[in-house]
Amino acid sequence: MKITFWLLDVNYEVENHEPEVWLWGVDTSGDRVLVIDKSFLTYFYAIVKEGYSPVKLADEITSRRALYPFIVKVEPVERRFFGKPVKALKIYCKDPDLVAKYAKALQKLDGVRECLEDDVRYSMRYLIDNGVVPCGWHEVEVEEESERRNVKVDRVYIAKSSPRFVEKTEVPNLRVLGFSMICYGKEGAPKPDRNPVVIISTATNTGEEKQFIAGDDMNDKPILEAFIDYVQRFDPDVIVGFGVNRQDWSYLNERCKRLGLRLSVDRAGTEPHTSVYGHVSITGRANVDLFDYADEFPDVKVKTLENLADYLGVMKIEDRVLIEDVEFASYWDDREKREILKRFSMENTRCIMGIANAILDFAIQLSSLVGLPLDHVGTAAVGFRVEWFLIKHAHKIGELVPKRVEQPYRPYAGAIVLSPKPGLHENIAVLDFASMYPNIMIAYNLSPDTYVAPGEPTPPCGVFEAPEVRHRFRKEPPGFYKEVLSYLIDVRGVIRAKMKEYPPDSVEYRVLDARQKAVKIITNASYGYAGWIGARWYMKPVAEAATAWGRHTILTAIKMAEGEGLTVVYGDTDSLFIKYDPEKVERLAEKICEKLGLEIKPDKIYTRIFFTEAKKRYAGLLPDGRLDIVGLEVIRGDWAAVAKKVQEKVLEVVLKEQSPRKAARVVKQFIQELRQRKIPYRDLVIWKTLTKSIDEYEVKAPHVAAARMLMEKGWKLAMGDKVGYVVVSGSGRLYERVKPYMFASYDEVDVEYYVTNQIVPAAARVLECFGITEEQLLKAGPEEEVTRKLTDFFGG
DNA sequence: GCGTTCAATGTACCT
DNA sequence: ACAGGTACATTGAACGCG
Repeated sequence: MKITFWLLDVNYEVENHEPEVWLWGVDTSGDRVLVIDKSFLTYFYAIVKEGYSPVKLADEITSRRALYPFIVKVEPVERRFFGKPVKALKIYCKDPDLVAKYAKALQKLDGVRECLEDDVRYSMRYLIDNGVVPCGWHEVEVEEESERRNVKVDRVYIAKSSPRFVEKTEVPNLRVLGFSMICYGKEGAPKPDRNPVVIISTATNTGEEKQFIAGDDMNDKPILEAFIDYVQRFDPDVIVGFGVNRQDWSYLNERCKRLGLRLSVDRAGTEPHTSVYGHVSITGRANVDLFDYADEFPDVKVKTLENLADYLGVMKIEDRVLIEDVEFASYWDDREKREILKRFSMENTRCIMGIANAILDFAIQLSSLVGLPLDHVGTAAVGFRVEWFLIKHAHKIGELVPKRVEQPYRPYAGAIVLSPKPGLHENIAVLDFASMYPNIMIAYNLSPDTYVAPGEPTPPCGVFEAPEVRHRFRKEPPGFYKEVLSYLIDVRGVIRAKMKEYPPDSVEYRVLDARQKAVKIITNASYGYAGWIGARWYMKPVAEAATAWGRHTILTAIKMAEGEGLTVVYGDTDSLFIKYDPEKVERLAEKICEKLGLEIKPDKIYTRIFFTEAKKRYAGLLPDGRLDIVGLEVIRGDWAAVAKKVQEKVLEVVLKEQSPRKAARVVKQFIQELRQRKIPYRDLVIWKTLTKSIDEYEVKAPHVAAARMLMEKGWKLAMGDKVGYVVVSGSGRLYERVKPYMFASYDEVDVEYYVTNQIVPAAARVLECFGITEEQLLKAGPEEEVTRKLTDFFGG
């Protein structure tokens, strides 16, 4: 019989050297199925050295059967490696777990240049070779399994054919379960060996909400049991949480171990286990940590659940009562406040469900595009997402996958940034090259496999030679990157055209939009990938040639603009800011496209724009009255909110009312309010990331001092964590006067620091262009003088 | 001994 | 653990003064 199923998760089992691939999915009737494929024979490659006979080498390996008992076949094949034809042996191995070992041994054999692809996991090998796509539909010939397997699905099948991918946009109705938990710990971060889980809140996409709450004795065994039981009864396909890969799952695992429970929440009777890229795998389900997608929202500076939910419109922060981790214990201990804590926990899970609703489509599309299972794809860094997409394509064209080798870091020149003309400008059009680097890579066939090294003869097809750096690339045939990028750009166009056929609020539109976003991300990351020393297909000349052509492109465009009599006031990498003249700008765009073969088009028009003397920092007023603020403190996450708010207001007044003097008055008013401590405390918190582990720091930085204080109190902090601190009164260096924000009170705050080192610099950054100095901002304004006189008089 | 200067360190941004 | 280009705050050692 034949079934069609959507692939949710994949794992493999090896017993007595017999491997099985387990494909977990949902079929067209909505049944949960497990398809077991026992037929896939894995392999790796050995590249044969020049001058050696592949056949002889193959025979030699076969004759040593005793040494490699699970090698079942050795096949001489023709492949490409970095575009160059190579002779290789395809060595089939019955037991996937022995591949790495055999490859290592055969590497030493005389005549073997290098073993390749032994580092591709069996399950990934299976997906790639069979064209099986995670989060995609497949047809497969199966037989129902008679033997009772201890798995939690409606049907178990044995595959009688390889699954065949079927193009279908729709996503089956998945059961989604979200959860979050509260642990009780009196000091610092709770530890699973001492501190119980007191609340677990769950919610499902069928609208069911549940809480598992410990009693006064805080015995969490019953609630953990009830939670596990509930997960099994609801039987979710997707489990979502926030920060679960790093925290919740390991905490639950250890807690259960301690209490003599099995955390069996999967479909195969195993426990959650950490796997590739640090994701926690729950067999048969997709465990999705929404925290892993927080990087997709760069506007959210501090990646907390409540900030993300607020940003995505799931739950506004002002509608919430937020409870800090430090306060959990005291809230629990107080009968009345415990109710607030319960609500807080439930709201967290609601936020998780809301965020999941906003992100899951994208995660699913990303998974099917790059070919990594849904639970891995989020934890895989951008470089690895690109790489898996490339590996899929490499297999199709017979290009062998290079080993990841340690490369020395060699910097190279990047893009051009023009110095802006400071001050205010009216009517400025921004021209942008569309996907500049990907299109340059396509136009000049930049690719690891088309590179012609110095000393190599020019091929008959001719070469493209990059300006300045003189790297050469064959014009023909189309390189690896060119093919991949052309496909991505085309497919995005197709998706965007298809989107127009659906109303924006339809499911189809949402899915297509998620897909085009996924495609865009992979496209835009490909240049960076090419120049990343960690990339399997790293090749500096490729990246270096791309930027060289980029510089040539923008410089040519600038010259042409000036030739048209247009004034360029700023530009960065692939954009030109031009004094707007509709006809001339239109003509210019056409001429540039014609001359360079790269599309450039007007992106937006600012009715007014403000530049400081610095590059990469400006603010523009759009025709609809909105402000675009770029690079300035307003959009930086490491400035106190009070300074950001003041600067934003200043920019608004300057751009809309063109009144720097009024802006200065606003600044003074803010300063006054701050001195009276009328500004909310949270607006004084400064957030900074720990970019390394704490003892690697060479200088004493404020946020590191704050981090140390947190750690002394039992907090766990790691690289990448954000530390929020305030500056308090006292003497000495700044780093001696900071406290984690939750340890300080408003009275301790050094208000003058915020005046002189936050508000005034942020405001002066803008106002100094109009002749208003820091001193003037600090000088008491007329209004304030009045207040002071009154205060003096009344002795306040 | 003390204030000033400046390179180094560190973070976060832009495209 | 995608790239290079850029701004800016703070530290801490060197420097200059007397």
